[in-house]
Amino acid sequence: MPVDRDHVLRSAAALLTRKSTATMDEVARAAGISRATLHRHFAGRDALVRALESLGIAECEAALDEARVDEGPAADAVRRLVVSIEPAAALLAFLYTENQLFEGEEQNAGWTRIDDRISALFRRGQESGAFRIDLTPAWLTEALYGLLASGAWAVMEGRVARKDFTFMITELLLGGALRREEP
Amino acid sequence: MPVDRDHVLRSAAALLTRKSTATMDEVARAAGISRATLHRHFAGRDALVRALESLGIAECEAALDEARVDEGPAADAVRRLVVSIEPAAALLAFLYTENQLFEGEEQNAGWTRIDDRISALFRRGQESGAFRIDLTPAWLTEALYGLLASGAWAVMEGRVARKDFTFMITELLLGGALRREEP
DNA sequence: CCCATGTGAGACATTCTTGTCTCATGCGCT
DNA sequence: AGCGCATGAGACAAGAATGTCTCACATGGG
Repeated sequence: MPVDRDHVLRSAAALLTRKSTATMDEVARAAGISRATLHRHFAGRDALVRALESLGIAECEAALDEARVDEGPAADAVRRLVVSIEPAAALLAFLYTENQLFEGEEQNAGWTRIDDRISALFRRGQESGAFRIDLTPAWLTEALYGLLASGAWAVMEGRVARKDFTFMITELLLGGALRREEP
Repeated sequence: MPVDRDHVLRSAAALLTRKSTATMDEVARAAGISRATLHRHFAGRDALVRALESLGIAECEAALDEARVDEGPAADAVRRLVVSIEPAAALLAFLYTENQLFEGEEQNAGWTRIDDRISALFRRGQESGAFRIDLTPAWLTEALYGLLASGAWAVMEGRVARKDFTFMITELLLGGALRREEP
């Protein structure tokens, strides 16, 4: 029976997120196929990572669409975005660190598009008066990536319950650790 | 002339933070020594990473000591901690992701000590009423690591100015993105 | 039923990295 | 000057991962 390309990619993502140095053979076994077949579908390890990158970009853009980040209060849009992006968080965590490897090469234009959309969301929140203006949109975007990765790892290692993932990230990102004054 | 072990470790940290798959040969060249000499001081790649881990733990504990995290308001202690830990942030970022590789093996006890001290700091802040209690100390600790790593990478790639590193991290971690109500 | 397609298993050469070794050189010290 | 010691350069073998290839087998469609 023909191989389910999507299933292979998701298996690879799950494995590589835990062990980023996994062998092509390990990736193949994790997907339940042989190394030869894996090679028939992805020319090499590099092509596999590129395919995972494309998958991650697609899921991010789908999450941005689904969360309708241009509508309503910016803070609510951020909450919706984190909810939508949660299923892809582990893959994102892998790609976030893997991207450090593509030193010389220019990064995939998809990331630029996503960065722009998320930055625009934070900028919109600043302009509406909801977000503070002394933290740059670029930094808020980076911080969101970092918190998503931290959250994904914390869940994987059992330090945070999966059901709390969204709450922990959105609350920290939006509200911070300090207690609010009672109004 | 004898090799400066500390200089080798710091060169290796700087290189491996950017390119975690760097060869022993690349590490040696980055430190300005030959591969043979690198091998005389560190039995192998594993030993090198372990030495970097020890260095990172030592710097973290030194930062915790220097910041006197047990004294004064917890929020100020967090600010002092970030300031003290900034020079080690890049090394921490590398180790934070590299730790994902030590799957089976138990992690170095030093990290447990550090986690405990930082968690205690957040717990102290909660008990004093300064920090909110709906975010667990464990998650706040993870989030601090994640933000330190994000910040280090953002600085390395020029998305955030180095002089803003401390401010961005402490302000986001403590205050969050939402604008405060004017008192 | 027969054929075509896609897969699994394994062999194979190649490349890269590692770990070890030897030898010559340079530097400091006596 | 002579000596000892650490280093640099390079050779070498062992191992791992990769990429390619062949062959046998199964499944599904004509």
